[in-house]
Amino acid sequence: MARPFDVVALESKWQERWRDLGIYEVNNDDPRERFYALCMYPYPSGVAHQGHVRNYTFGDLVVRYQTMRGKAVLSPFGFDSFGLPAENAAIKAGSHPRPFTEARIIELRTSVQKLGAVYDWRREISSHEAEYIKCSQFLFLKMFEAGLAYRAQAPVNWCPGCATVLANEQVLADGTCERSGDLVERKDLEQWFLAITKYADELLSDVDALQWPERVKSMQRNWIGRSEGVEFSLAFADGSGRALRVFTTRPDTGFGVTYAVVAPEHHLLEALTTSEHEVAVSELVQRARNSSELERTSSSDSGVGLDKRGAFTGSFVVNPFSGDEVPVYVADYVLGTYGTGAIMAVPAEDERDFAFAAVHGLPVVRTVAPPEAFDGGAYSGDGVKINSGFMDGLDVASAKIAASEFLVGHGDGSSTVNYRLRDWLVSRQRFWGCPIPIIYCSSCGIVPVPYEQLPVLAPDDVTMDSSGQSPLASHDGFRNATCPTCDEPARRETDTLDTFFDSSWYYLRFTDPNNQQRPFDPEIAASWMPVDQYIGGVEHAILHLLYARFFMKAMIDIGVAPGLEREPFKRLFTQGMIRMDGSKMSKSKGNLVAPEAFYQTVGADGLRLFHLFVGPPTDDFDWTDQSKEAIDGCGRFLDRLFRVATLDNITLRTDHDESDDAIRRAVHRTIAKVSSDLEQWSYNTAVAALMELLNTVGKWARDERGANEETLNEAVDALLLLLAPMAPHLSAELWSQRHGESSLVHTQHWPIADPELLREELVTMVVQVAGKLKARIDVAPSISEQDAIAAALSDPAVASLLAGATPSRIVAKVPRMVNIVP
RNA sequence: GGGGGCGUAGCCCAAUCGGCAGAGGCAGGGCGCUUAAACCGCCUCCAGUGUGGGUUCGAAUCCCACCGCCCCCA
Repeated sequence: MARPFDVVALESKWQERWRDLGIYEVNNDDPRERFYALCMYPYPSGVAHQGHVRNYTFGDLVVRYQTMRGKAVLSPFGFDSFGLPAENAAIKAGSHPRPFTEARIIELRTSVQKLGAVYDWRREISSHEAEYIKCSQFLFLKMFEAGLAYRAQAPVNWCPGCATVLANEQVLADGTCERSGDLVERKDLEQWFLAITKYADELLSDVDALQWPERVKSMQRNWIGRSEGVEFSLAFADGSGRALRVFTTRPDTGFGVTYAVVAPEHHLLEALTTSEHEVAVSELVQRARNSSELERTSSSDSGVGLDKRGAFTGSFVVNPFSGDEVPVYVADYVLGTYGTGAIMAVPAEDERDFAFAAVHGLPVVRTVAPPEAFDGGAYSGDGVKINSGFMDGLDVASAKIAASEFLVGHGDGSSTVNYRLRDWLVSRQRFWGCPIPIIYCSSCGIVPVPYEQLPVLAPDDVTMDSSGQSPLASHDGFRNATCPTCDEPARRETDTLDTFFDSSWYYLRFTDPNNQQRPFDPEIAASWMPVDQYIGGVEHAILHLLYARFFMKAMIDIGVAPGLEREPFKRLFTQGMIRMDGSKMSKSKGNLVAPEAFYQTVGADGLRLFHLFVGPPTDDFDWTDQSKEAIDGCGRFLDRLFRVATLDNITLRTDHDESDDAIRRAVHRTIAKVSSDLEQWSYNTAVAALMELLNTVGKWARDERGANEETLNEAVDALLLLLAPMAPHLSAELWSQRHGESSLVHTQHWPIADPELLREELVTMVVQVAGKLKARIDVAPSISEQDAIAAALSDPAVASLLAGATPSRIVAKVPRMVNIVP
């Protein structure tokens, strides 16, 4: 499209000026009120795509707007630069991941700058840099000292063909390795964990007070998955004195327990299995070992029938309620990692148990009377207890209490809270990550690397081959170490940390990015934290946000961050996804629409305006054939602004008339509207209001009477100020053309609407008869209820409808509406 | 299966508290400008709250059920 100005030259000129002037650099001793605006730091995937554009458009708007509101705005940028894609690319190219990563960083940084987004680039960090690694390792060691980082056995995905551990993403849906095609096994290996479950309660209860989207809060609660119940023992029926510990949230259904189930990983499975059932049980254990958790807990049978997913062990346990002996089964749908790894099964009140019982011919004993119309199956709702001895006649809630009390005396019961949340497994058998700073000594055991020896850096002389194994594990120079305690030869940990570890604390490093002594100075961090506005994709609603919240609390408790608030992100905004043909726009789907081409036509300003305008920022939107036309429309709006501001086809006059007052009122209404819209993330309506104002001003200015110069100047200046956070380049250019080359629109104060001009002289009052619109009357905003009703009744249309009858009721909401009910 | 969100014009979307269904954009149509087209300017767009109930003086908005799409957990 032909533009009335050279968009490429204009935008690059201003990008250079913002960088050279450093107007968005902010120092830690800045006296202004502080505001910390942060977009989730990105994985450096190369040139920006529309998702980045959308994200940084919103973020940049906040930064520029808050700056114009007079705040010292911390606006940093960095890169989450460790991770699998770079490692895989390096393996493919036979190179080191670092040059690959750094090339992608340059591409993404350049893209972000071309968008016109502004940051304090002096604070840039990347998690693969030695300084950052040192800090991450410092924090890991502090957590280790505090007992928050520990080592334990854990099941991992193990590919026998590649002789390595695989990430979940590398295991295909059919359970085979994406590289070798071998069937992936579950294998127990020693791994590092962070004790996030110690914070489960606090992570859950603190969710309530967060100014976050409700759906994200609900996802966090869901993920933590707190459930209250009872843990108790089912004694072995063989009189051996041994017992099976089980957890249940429904102790009231105890009389309905007709069998018990243990997980295939359960430590008592061998003891429970009698010789004639050994073959069937071991077959089941083998299959469970090769199934994912998702397959195991799925209620739909994915090719494998329920009859194959469970087997009788040959043993019985005693139901403490009824005294009956009930059979013990092993089944894959019970997970070894949840609760005690064993359950009491109540087919009458649990769907999965019901389905299992039906297949295996196990009895069903109802303990809650289902509603009359109930059509069979499991009933998990409330009702009157039946077949339940001392609980008969109670409702479910009271029966739960009675059953819990009973179990304390019978079966070693105790009230327990269970969480779905597991401790965070942070070990990765990967090269391109932060090395875990630990040494294993045959005599001293697990020894932390001394602080003065940090950072532990991966060597550069490695060959990335296609074995899938991390080159750290076979690099003698790295692996062989000296024990810091006894000076004997020892072995270095060759696993690296999950990249979520890096992203759990980076927001603190931004406050004090050049600190050589420690990750950050707590006083400096406290002066900026918590983040006032955090912005990112909803895909991080669970893991990243939960880990970062955990880190903040843990860092305070281990003394690294004294004096900081325990929640890192005060307000969170999550942007919607961009979809195309029904699926998420992504590199892997190959449906990206590159932003670059638009910079030549509508410019970054036009593209930014489109993303602001296309719909509510939290909603997903579909990129369709019409999107390009809509983007052109945003470009046309900017062209119209340019023409009006440069007096194209406009004649000026000096005399005032009533049209000037109308324009001024429109200008100030728009100032008020846009200001409140920006506070509420209603960017689409803010842009619409600006378009409306420009239409109004343009029509007025091109009227044959001409435009009053003062009024026009006020209108154009207001438009430029309001548009400065949204379309920063053109606003800056037109402002400097009007006010002198050295005058910057982005350092002006945000305009304030004049209340005098917001006041309406007349408002339209709606008159309804029986709720149906019958008349509109212009009235003064201050009209009294009596006057309003009198005016309504005397309206000819209303009067003729009433035909002299007395209304039975009149509802008035002055000055907006009067409703007359005949 | 459970939880959350959404459904308004041909399309994207507006509608502070429950009170005039229409702000803005796209597409379409017409006129002006032009030798002509593009650009630009002006005008126009017949119409519609997914379905069925309920609450209310009054429902796009609140409640219930159903249909359809999306997300999270299983």
